[in-house]
Amino acid sequence: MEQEKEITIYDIAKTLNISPATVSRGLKDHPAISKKTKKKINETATALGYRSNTFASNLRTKSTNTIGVIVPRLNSNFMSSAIAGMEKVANAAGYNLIISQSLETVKKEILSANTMFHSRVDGLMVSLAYDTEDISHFEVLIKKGIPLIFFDRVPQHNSCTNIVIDNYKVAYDATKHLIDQGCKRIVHIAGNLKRNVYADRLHGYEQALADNGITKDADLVLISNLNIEAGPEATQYILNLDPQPDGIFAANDAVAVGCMQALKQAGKKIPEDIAIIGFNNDPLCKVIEPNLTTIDYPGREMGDLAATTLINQLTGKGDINVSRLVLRSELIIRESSQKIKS
Amino acid sequence: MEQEKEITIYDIAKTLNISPATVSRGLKDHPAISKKTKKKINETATALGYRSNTFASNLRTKSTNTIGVIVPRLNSNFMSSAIAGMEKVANAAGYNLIISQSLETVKKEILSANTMFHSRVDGLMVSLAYDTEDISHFEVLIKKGIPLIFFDRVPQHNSCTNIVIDNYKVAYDATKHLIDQGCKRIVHIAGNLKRNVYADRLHGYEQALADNGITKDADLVLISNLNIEAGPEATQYILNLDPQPDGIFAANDAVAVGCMQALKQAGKKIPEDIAIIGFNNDPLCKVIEPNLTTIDYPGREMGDLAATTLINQLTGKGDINVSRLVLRSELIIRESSQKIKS
DNA sequence: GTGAAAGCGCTAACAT
DNA sequence: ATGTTAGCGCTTTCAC
Repeated sequence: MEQEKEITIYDIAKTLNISPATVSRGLKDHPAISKKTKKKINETATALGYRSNTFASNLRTKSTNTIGVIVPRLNSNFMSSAIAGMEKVANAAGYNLIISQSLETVKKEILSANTMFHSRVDGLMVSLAYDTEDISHFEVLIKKGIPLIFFDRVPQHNSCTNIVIDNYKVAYDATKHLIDQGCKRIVHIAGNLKRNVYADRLHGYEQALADNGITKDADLVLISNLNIEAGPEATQYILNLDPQPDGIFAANDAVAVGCMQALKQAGKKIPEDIAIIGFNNDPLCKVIEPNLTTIDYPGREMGDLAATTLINQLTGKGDINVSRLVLRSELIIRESSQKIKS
Repeated sequence: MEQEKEITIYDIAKTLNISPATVSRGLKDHPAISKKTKKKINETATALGYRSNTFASNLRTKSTNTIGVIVPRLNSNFMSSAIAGMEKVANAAGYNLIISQSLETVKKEILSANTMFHSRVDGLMVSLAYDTEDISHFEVLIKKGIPLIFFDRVPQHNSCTNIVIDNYKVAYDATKHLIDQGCKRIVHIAGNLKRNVYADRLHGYEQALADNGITKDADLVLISNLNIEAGPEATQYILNLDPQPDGIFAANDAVAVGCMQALKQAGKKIPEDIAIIGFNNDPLCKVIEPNLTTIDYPGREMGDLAATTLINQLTGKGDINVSRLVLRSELIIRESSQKIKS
């Protein structure tokens, strides 16, 4: 089981009595090499068990064909779909992916950014951690001219391409839907407002209330870490409100589900006593009873688009001036919000 | 925004009037370099904006400090926990992770294995795709002496380290629990029996039946792809059985949940009419009603252990002869299986 | 259409 | 404790 010596282009060159340069060209399908020579080269390459040495090549060409990805967590349906989309596009274009989880902390995000920098990724796709305030840790990459794309959770002000959905609009639609169902006191469970996604969802909620003559009540907005475990706590807060609210719009499905469980345990009927809407269209929505109304969030498409855009920037193709791409997404109405049976 | 010239150890050497070798050593915290010189080196390195060139280093040392991971999918609680565990251990030891999803097909798994090979990973951790039959695509890596570790879904016969739980035993326990609850006709929803995890679970189920005087009935075992979408189909099959079964042991939580939904829709009471047990302890279990009895599957620990073992093999430390590691796991009893209230 | 040769940035054996 | 030197495997300019 001892590892045999690595085969290099020199070995191929020697067996064929040609120069290493020709081998290098032949392997890369260089036009100036004759078909016959190319064929011979490829044959002996496989015969000898040659594998290209990426490092030598990278060292020469100064490009790595590697794309970095930094995400808060992998274990959501949205994220793993997004990454599947990225992988497909990246692989098809001959790029590799290095994936890293920030586990929702800036600290780990900074470490990851540095690792990516030192790994000399050709480009980077990022969705921010829960508590990232400034994005100076990405400056080194930007300064070196490494294309950076933010998706989903994007920074407030930045010069990079952002790929998002219209959080404001769908939040508006969700809130409006609750109002249409007769809700008058609607709670919004928000995430950290430093994150665009949560800030925009809050604004959509507020605007929908305003447009429908419902006075804003600061007590009805609570900030949560949006875990399923945060549900009971949020519910406790909600149950202590007086008068009781009749609708909830949560900034993600996990906390919505956590709430529903706690509310049901407290004897509340959903949607009769209180209607509820989540966000993301996680598989959970169709398991909880009643099924949860939510916002469809197209993970795979977003990943696909992010990677495509990035690769276009790398290769200089396509619309490289686009600074913001907004994907379509929409409200999916299920039982948890339908007070009025249709 | 134009990228300035890359700083190399030669630039640092020149500014300090020392040799590049000293700089290289200083940066690596080599013991033979004086504290003072090291400090100077590190200072000018940051001042100049130096970043190490991994490729040059890899080219020299012939090691990449990169570990590959190939998994069926990322979007299960189990997998992303496992990967989080791996990342933590790997990063702490100075390794990077390249992660790839086989999306449950051998075809993609083969591609991924090749990519890993050409990326010259120092080691590889693999959980097999649903339909992988032989593992010859990993031979190239094995031949080159690249340590390979299988976890969770491991091949039947192989010379690599396997990290697993005792699927047989916990399946036995789960089935025994159903029997203790009074179940006489227990269905097992199995996965592809080429996968150790599903074959072992089936055997545990069968042995528990045998040990308790219940005659085996081939009609009660069905093979499923174990998606939540497979639940209704499996349920249809179950509802057509005569006499009706009174217990189900499913090889994962997703299909168990899918079944529960369909059973409830068909008017079956759980656990009164039919008790049910899943596998994995996915967060879903605590959302479905009644809460699903399942097997706890320690993802994070498994990832941690896999990475630790691999890195030990790479560095030559630790027990490198271990060929099989079995993690503790156990039955978690919830409402879905308790016919007898305790 | 093919070859010669230099050099990418780093490391490590050897020398001092 | 530090310096000299050769070379990892590949690409590419220039030459023929």
